[in-house]
Amino acid sequence: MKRERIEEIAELLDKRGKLTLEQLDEQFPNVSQMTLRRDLFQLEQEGRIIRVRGGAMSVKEVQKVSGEPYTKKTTIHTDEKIKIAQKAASLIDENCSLFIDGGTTAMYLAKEMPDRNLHVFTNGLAVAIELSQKKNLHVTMLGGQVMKDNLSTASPVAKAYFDNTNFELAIISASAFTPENGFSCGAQIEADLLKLVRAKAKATYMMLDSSKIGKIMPYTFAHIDDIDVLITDDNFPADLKELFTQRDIVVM
Amino acid sequence: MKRERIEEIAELLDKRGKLTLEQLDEQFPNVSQMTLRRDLFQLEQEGRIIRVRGGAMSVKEVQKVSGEPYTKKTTIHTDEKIKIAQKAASLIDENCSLFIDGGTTAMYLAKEMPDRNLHVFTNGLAVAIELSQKKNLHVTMLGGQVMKDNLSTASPVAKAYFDNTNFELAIISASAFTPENGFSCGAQIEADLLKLVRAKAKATYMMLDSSKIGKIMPYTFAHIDDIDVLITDDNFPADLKELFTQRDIVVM
DNA sequence: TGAAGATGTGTTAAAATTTTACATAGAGAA
DNA sequence: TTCTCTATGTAAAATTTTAACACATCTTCA
Repeated sequence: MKRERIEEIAELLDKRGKLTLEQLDEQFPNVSQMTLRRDLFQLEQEGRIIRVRGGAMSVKEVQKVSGEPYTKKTTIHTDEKIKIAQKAASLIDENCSLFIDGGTTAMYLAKEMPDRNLHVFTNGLAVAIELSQKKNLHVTMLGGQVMKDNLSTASPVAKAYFDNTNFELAIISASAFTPENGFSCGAQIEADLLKLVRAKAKATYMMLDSSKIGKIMPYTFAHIDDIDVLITDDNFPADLKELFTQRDIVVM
Repeated sequence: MKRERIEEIAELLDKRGKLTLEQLDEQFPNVSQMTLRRDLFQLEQEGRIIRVRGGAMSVKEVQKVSGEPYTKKTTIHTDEKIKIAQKAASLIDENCSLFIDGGTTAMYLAKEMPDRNLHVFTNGLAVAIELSQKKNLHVTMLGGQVMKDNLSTASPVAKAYFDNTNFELAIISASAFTPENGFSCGAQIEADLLKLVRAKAKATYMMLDSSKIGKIMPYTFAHIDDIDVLITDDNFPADLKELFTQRDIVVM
């Protein structure tokens, strides 16, 4: 109810660029202005709009005005990533300990994560902040050198750190995938970390939106057989799916 | 006259991201609020800023990452903290390695930090993200359990981690201070970390806005003699200042 | 199932901000 | 000088936002 209305408002704003409260009131005659205000407030908290006197404007609109290109990474394939994140979130059990990486898909997973008694490790700064919103979640940040392009950390000493930590599940994502080169990413140190994570976890779930398929990045951190579940979107090619399922890897 | 002022406002906004009319009023005491309003209006017309209730924000700020609920907290004593942060930033040399904590004052320090060849360690998630915006800065995040109230990390294994790292300078802040109880904070694990940081650094600079004075938090991590420089605001009581300077601690 | 708490909403008054309207001062031109 | 135009200041009016409370609904957990 509430969420739907908020999403509708966000959509409207994206379309129109800017809306006054009056216009919103016309669009939603069955709720009070105050409620709409509160919706706008929430959208502002989520960083999706900017409230201005009289109403609000979409962030996209602002960026259009300025002419600068938007940080494409976070807007591209949003819908697919959200769906993937939702699937991943549904797989998480109570009282579980898991690792999440620091990519954009992981960011959506953080948002979708159930607020239950879980322990989550991550190397993503933004992911950690997002997870901190959840009351019942325990969050542990992996330290290390901060990679500025994706706001993740990685460190050669992670291995030592992992000696005292345990998690059953690793939910990670890749920047690129081909059957030959496996799952790859752009930094050696990141690949090392993800390998370590894989080795530490009892099970590895890979989130991969179909736009990553056919691409190759410099450092491979996992091959097909290294993962247990592949979480992807509806555009995932049937022949590839076959390839995974043949090897008893669940594709969903 | 007018044009200069407007350009100055635009510059300020680019730096701070967001300004209230009150803050602008302070910066430009010789003109009325109305004039500043008109300036903002003009800048808006030129598409360079966005006016929001209470003031304006730079277009660049909008393009930055999502809106954290963290921002709410950071509005208390903002002006004092910014001034303190500016003083602290002015003390940082080129080619230096330093530690910054994860508090709100440190957040402002991160914003004011010169974009030079420095290596910065921090335990603040938001601080690390802010620092990542700077091209020439190397940022290392300390790992550990995430404390949700201040988005910082702390970990009992930090000691081991520090064995391989070095920094000359620690710029930290406290949640509370009294002469008897020293500098204190709200979490044991955080106090442990800060003690460690103090021990590791060649010099410790303490940022303390005057609102913290007279308060006591559960865990003391430093006493008066443990610090080298105290960075504070204009409301710092003279008798306390005397207390510090008597012991050869610089108060600024 | 029912009590306790969280969540969503509406109404109204209070607070804050912005706009409007008008007055004034100073700079430059005829 | 006097006129006019722009920049600015002041204060009231208009508008918007926030705060406070009440109430219904939905969860959840014993």
